[in-house]
Amino acid sequence: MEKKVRKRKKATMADVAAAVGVSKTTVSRYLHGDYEFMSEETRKKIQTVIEEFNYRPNRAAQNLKADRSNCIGFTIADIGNPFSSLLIKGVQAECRKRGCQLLIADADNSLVQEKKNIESFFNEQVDGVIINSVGNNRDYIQEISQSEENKPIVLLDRTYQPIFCDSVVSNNEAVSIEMMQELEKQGWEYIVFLTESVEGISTRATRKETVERFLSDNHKLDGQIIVLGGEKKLDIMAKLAQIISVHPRTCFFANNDEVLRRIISYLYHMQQEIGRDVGVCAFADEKWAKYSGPGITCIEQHPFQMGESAADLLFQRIEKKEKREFIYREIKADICRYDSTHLK
Amino acid sequence: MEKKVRKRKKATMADVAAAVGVSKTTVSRYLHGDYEFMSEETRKKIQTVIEEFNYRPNRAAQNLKADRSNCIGFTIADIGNPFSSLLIKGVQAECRKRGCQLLIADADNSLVQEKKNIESFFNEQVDGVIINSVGNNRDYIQEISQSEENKPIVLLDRTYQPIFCDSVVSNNEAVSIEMMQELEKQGWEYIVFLTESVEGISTRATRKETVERFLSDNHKLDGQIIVLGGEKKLDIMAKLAQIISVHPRTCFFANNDEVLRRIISYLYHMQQEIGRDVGVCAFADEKWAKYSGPGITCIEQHPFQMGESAADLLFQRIEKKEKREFIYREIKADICRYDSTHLK
DNA sequence: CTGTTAGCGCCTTCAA
DNA sequence: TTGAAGGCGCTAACAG
Repeated sequence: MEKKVRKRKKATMADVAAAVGVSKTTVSRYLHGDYEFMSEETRKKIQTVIEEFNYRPNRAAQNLKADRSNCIGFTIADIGNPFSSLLIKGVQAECRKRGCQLLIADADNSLVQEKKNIESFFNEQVDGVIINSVGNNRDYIQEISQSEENKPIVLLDRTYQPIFCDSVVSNNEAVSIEMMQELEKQGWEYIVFLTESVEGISTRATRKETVERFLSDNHKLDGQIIVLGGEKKLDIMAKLAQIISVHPRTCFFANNDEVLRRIISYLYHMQQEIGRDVGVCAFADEKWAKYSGPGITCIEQHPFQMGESAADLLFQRIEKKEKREFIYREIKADICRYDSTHLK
Repeated sequence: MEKKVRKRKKATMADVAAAVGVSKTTVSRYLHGDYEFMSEETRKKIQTVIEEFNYRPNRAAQNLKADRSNCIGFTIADIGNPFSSLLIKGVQAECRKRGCQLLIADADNSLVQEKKNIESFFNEQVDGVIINSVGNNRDYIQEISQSEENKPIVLLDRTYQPIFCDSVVSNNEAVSIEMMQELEKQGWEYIVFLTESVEGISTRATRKETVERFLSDNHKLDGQIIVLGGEKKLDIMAKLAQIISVHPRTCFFANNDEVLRRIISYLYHMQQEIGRDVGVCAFADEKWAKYSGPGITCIEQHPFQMGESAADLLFQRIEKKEKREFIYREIKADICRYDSTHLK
């Protein structure tokens, strides 16, 4: 009698089979849509009982058999960022198509945490991992990409060269050049490219280097790079003021949203009017940029599409076992023009 | 001979046991730290072999036995939002403490998607679910919270009254009142509270109603509520301009970040200087608000802490099976003062 | 058209 | 201090 009371557990496949008066195999086939050789009657009965019991197959058991978890892991450098959110949405869209679950872990810009995230994904036997790296983690990632039962890995947005696994990024170099050309055409004469440390972070480094190269190759357009560190707000403002006073037609170019916000704030307090006294443009989220001041010209990447693309590559690797070359995929970014770079 | 080539599979517990020359039981005990009755020698050997094989216990198998997935699900109304990101960080912090994985699904502000998310979590046999609801989903959530093998559910930030499961929210009412009192003390005379539709969304509705009540109870402070819908930008600006012209010392109060951005943009184009001509304050992210214009006074909630708290409640339910009253926990929000409400 | 059966990798009771 | 064995829920090959 104690047997009977077994803690109101979930219905199992055996329960369903018993209730229908059929074997587990048949129920299993039903679940997988193998109706071909099944009597209409059996099918309906099974359907009824499943609903009645609110039966759901046990994933753990399925996974155990299949030797696959139907889960992928996604570690994100810093989730508190509209860009990252959209990466997630993209990855998730692709996961839903495949009926795969998504394990997400934020690395909080910490290298140590990123490693822990990845480690924990593998402990969880995910089928693959997407990495939006915090940077400077090349060696570790390369090592696991080879040792770890060759579970597939895809790098997203931030990559490591030369590539050792599939990677999806924006066309940072091309679009940076395009932006610079456009600024030149608009009549700006001095470009100040502002960025946080680019050390070990591919996206930032690529953009910075591209701008640097452009400035040194181009005799009409002059400018400089400023790498923001822990300086005092007032010191930076003084520096910017000095630049503006020497160079008329200065346009500031921010390497990301965060830097853009700071520039806007500095200029506000310096009482410089954007779009008239100075220009501003940025790698930034368009939805946000268009509401700022006169509207800030920005380079809008396509994080959603990047996420989808990365997940797609990952699933290809998971499914087809044949080895193929690593894919390096660039997603085109777009320039969204607003008044902040419209020189009057 | 074909047996031997079995696809380079992962090492299993049996492999480890065989290599050490011991039984699976012993290895299992080792994994669980049951060293008490184990010879030092055996322990070391096992340790060596595990490292050598890079062995990791198979989660699916463990879960199958334990009848628990060590996963919780978290569905988020809209992940593209700094507030949501911090909720995630909080939930995740708590998950890490417990060695539990986090399944995240974005609902993209869609009621249908939210239901799918939850459904899919249960298919995955998560141990519990945290819901940051898109709103208007009371009936569905209440139903599953009772039917679904009484797997615990916690509502986060947005809740439904009367409560039918644990809930964690900000002290929206109290802090709204505090903000209003402060605006009054600062000398503002007319308050315009701007919000998107509050229909079915507890947080927004609570704040709106609180402000409304405050305005009608208070004879010194006057004001109005504006619910933003699909109006034209120019129409809204005209309306705001009209209000400002009639009421000196008007302060705008935005119900969230998004609304705040719009207000700032409108005022910019209306050439109204924030902090002098008009006041602005908002329920918004402080990191962002302080960079806007003169710095925007904002009500900073504590999403990280809220996330932690929600996860904590969930784990309590998962672990202790005893039923207890549902907990409704309010996390205090803080007012961060900047120049936008400093009347000169 | 349907059932039997032998595991998947791990945990746990019982026995030694 | 260690091992043997049954079973968690499901799948798939094989046998009717």
